[in-house]
Amino acid sequence: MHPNSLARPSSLQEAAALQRALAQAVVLAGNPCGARYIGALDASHPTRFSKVKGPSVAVAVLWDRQAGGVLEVAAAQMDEAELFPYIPGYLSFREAPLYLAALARLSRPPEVLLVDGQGIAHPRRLGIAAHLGVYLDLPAVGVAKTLLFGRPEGALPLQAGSAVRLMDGEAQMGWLFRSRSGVRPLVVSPGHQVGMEESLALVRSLMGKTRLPEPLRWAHIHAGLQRRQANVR
DNA sequence: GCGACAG
DNA sequence: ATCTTGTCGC
Repeated sequence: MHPNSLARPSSLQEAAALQRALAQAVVLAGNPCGARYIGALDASHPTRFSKVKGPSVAVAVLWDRQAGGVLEVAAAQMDEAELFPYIPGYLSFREAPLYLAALARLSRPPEVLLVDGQGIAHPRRLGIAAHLGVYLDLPAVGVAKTLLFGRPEGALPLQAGSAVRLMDGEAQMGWLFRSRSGVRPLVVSPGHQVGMEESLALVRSLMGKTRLPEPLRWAHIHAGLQRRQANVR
């Protein structure tokens, strides 16, 4: 689990083996709730139905929790040909290279990362937030819009703010979190250097008036805008 | 074999 | 992931 754990894998078997190895390095403790500079990562891809063809774009938003707003937006782009295909369970090999390029363009490194995808709530315990966290040695939390892996422990109440544990047998993988009433739940899971409870506390502390936590909401908005607008230098 | 399947 | 305005409900 060293240098290029993000190099394009030559097979899914190789990728899975790497995921299992890196998962051993994940640290499931730490409290990033006091962090001021929060990084949020999201990507936008064209499809054969997209009006705008061209490269995929990833955005890194630097969020200032002191000021409660976006400090910086950095972007990076790559053509489909250089990207690993999207295969459920292997998202990090596709999107993490884009995220690294975007992060490198921020004027300062975030203290904690919020990533659009799973943390450890993953078949091999290494979703994209965990992979990036271990690779960068940075605290990270995964916030996914749909479930990939794990079984919710009971029904999730309809009330905004409620959460139920996401389990794999006896082990907790994360949370199903009702961020607002009347919306589909988010899947929150620790990525690296963050405790189970703390991962949920962090996301709760960053909620605004919509389904997604504010930093990720802005990352999502800007990723779409940047991709449609054209070249990201 | 069948179903499930982050973005 | 993408397309797409107004509109219905918590």
